[in-house]
Amino acid sequence: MTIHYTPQEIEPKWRKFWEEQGLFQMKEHSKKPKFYLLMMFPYPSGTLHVGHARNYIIGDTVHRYKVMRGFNVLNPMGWDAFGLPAENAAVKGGLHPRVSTLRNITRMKEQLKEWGTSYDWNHELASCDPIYYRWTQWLFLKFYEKGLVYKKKSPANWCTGCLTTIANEQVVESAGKEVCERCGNTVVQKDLEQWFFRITQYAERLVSDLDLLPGWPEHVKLRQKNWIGVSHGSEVFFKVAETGSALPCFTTRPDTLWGVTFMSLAPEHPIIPSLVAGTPKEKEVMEFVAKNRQIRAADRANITKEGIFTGKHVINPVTGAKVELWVANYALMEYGTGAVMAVPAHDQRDFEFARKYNIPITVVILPPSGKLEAADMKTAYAEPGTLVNSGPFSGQKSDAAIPGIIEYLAKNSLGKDAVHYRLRDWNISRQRYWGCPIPMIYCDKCGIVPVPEGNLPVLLPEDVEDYKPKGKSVLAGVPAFVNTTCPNCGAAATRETDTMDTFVDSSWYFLRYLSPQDDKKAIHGKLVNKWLPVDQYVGGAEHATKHLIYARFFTKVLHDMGLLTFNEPFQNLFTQGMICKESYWQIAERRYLTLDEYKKMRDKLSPGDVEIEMEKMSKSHYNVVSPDEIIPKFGVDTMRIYILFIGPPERDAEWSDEAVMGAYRFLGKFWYLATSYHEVLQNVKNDVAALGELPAPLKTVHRKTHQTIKKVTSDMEGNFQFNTATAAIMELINTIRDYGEYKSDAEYAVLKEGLESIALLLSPMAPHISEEIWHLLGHKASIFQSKWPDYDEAAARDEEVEIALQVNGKIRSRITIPTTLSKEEIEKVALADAKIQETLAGKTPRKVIVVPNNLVNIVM
RNA sequence: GGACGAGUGGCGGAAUGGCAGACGCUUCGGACUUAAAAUCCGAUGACCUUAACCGGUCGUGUGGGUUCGAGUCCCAUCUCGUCCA
Repeated sequence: MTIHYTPQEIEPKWRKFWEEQGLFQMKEHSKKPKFYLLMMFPYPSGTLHVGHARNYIIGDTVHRYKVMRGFNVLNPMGWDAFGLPAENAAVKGGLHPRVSTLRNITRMKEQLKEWGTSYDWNHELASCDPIYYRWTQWLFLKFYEKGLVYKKKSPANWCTGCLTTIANEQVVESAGKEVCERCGNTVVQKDLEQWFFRITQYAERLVSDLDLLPGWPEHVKLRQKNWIGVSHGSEVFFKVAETGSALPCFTTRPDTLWGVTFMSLAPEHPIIPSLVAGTPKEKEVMEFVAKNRQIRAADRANITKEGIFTGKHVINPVTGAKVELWVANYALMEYGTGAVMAVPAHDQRDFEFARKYNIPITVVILPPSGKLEAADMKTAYAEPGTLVNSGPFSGQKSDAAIPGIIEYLAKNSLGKDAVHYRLRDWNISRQRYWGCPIPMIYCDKCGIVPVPEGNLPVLLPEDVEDYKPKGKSVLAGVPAFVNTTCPNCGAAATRETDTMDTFVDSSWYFLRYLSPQDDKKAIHGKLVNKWLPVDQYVGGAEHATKHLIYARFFTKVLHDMGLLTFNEPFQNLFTQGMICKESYWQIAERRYLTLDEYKKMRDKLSPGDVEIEMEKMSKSHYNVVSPDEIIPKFGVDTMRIYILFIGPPERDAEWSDEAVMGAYRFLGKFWYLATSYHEVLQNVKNDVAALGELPAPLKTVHRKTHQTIKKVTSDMEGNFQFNTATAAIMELINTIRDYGEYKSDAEYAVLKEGLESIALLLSPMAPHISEEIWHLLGHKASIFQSKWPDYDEAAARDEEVEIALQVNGKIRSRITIPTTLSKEEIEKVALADAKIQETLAGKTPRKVIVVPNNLVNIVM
């Protein structure tokens, strides 16, 4: 046996062993309690770096721990395998997306296996597989039957790079511009016929049911709440004075209704062209509209408020007053009805706009001072106060009057209750090839006809030559796909050529893991309702407002359809932080440098030439660390331990190449101790209790062992504190080593207990070395068939403890006392201490506070 | 502008309101070695004091507050990050 730790020689052996034993596969018939552990399934992008590895290693550690804790664990893995990168690669390189995707899956699966993860591959699935997407299509049809799918022409986010529409959630801001989160190209607005999921119908429940999820991080719930953005208010029925046409308007402040002095329309408002058609204002107004439609909503909040009078007026339904109708760049079509009733006295944006264009300001709410003159106002008064000039409501408190006003509007048919959501219906149409085809047919006679269930799947045609997007799906250029017959009347018809947003695929995969190969139905009700909700979901926080809302939406719909007995898919959610590393941004050339490039030019650089920043690992930043640089040198266990030790797992972490050595040294120490003694220890009984009273130094080792079991157990049960768990095991190893040489039977027994405990505690995190040492110590079965160790409370207790003696909160002395002393005894010993006597100088303390086993504070 | 999160040694980070800096990295010194690497041992917050030991003061972004006692709780404020405008 080599004393030097060479992980490469032992690691492959144990991976093979575990696979053969099938230790980590879910057992269908088992009396053990179930535990469904789920990782967010990855997009098969190719090679994974250590930043990705964090997610899988955290998950695998939980998996192995739960197995040792006696659970029947289901921990499957699959592939979110449709999506743009594969198609973009096909456009560039000509390789079919299916081929590159399958190749990437193979490669990633090899990597995952190399890292010692123990997924149950019997349940593997890939969303691009017809046996999967057939059921994605089936779900689409079910949603359609339930009226949760509709088609409409609407302005959509159009990515100028990907040449497809994307959801609001996929639009991000960069340098003040709206860009695509995938490719970084500009996003513009384009009117298109799109398919939508009516997710807003579930908005209220998606918010209120967050209360059912105590096992979710607060920040994720809060983000969902803000994203959905429920606001209760009223829709007020304004009318255009000149034409009489209705112009409803949403407001959360019906109490300010009597102070409306104009109305603003969003530039996109559909009524505008007809309003100004043939009037002298037409040209001006339409130019203003055209100009502002170029600017995305999020930007408009920041730019100077501008507007243009339409020449028309609206009637305020409560006062009958005729006020000017404007088009304004700060009014958003996405908000409410796209029409803003403007109350400049009590809304800051309206105030600024009114001042700029000399529109009258009417005060209808007085502050507590009782004085507010429109002419003197510098800002709007948006707080509650006393209503004035408000018809029947004058004199009431403005906030208290709101319910009465809403009732008044309803009774007189001037308005109604309304709820507005920030969340929009989910646009799922994508004009791309590599996605799930939308199973719809267009017939000249019958209109839109769903593909009959029996004809599913609508297969994605394979023999495509030209992947270049042309603003229409590639599928539109495949006649064999497009041309079909109407399932209703049999006449020639055409297929929908858009494919679905890949977030549809990922909204139900966790249900399909229970029966991935089932060709009879989408979901195996019995198994799904037994195994779900997921006990622990692990993934990135970046999905807080996307995948995690969509998956909850799907679950609720399927629940309402009677397919699921549960309402929420994920009981507990853990979001791990990203791993970051320095990147080098060369300012003048506006590009990232590789580390080598940076090192070469470092001497020639002056400060300010290169910006060094900690950034999320990414290929384009040249700051990725590949596991292939770590594993051949240090082994898989070292990589796992370092990734778990790097910091609190829910927070972002900074990668340090040097610190990896620390993890390697730690495992090396364990290895050295175990291999030095394993032969003699094989026949030693691990029964320290039978030894009676131990000599003090040996007792220290025994005590530390039990303290460590206690600490590591609470860290594993807590919020995944693998970093402090690892630190505790490092302390134990140091204690065992510092004892010196082990020679007697008693010493061997204590040593064996210590080493076996380390093996057990470390096994979820560093499984290979733990399994090897477990066997070196004489065990025949896998360490993962062992129980997680218990600790002996009595053995873990310290006999003596050093406490601090403070006078007025300042430490004046330290003494070591037995832990069995009572408060009174501790106080006596403390006051008798020589240094304390000196500090007291004969005076009597006012008060003495004793914190047992901790400190004594003497207050003078 | 709003919401949330975070500010602790040279660095990553530990600390149920109770001795700040566990554990790891780095650096320095030593052992081993022909030498180096690896490994092992020791030191490593700042300042003051001392020949040396001993000893002392300060210290968790900043300013206040609560408390016998605050990194931790409260108020204010600054900086950074994320999300939403």
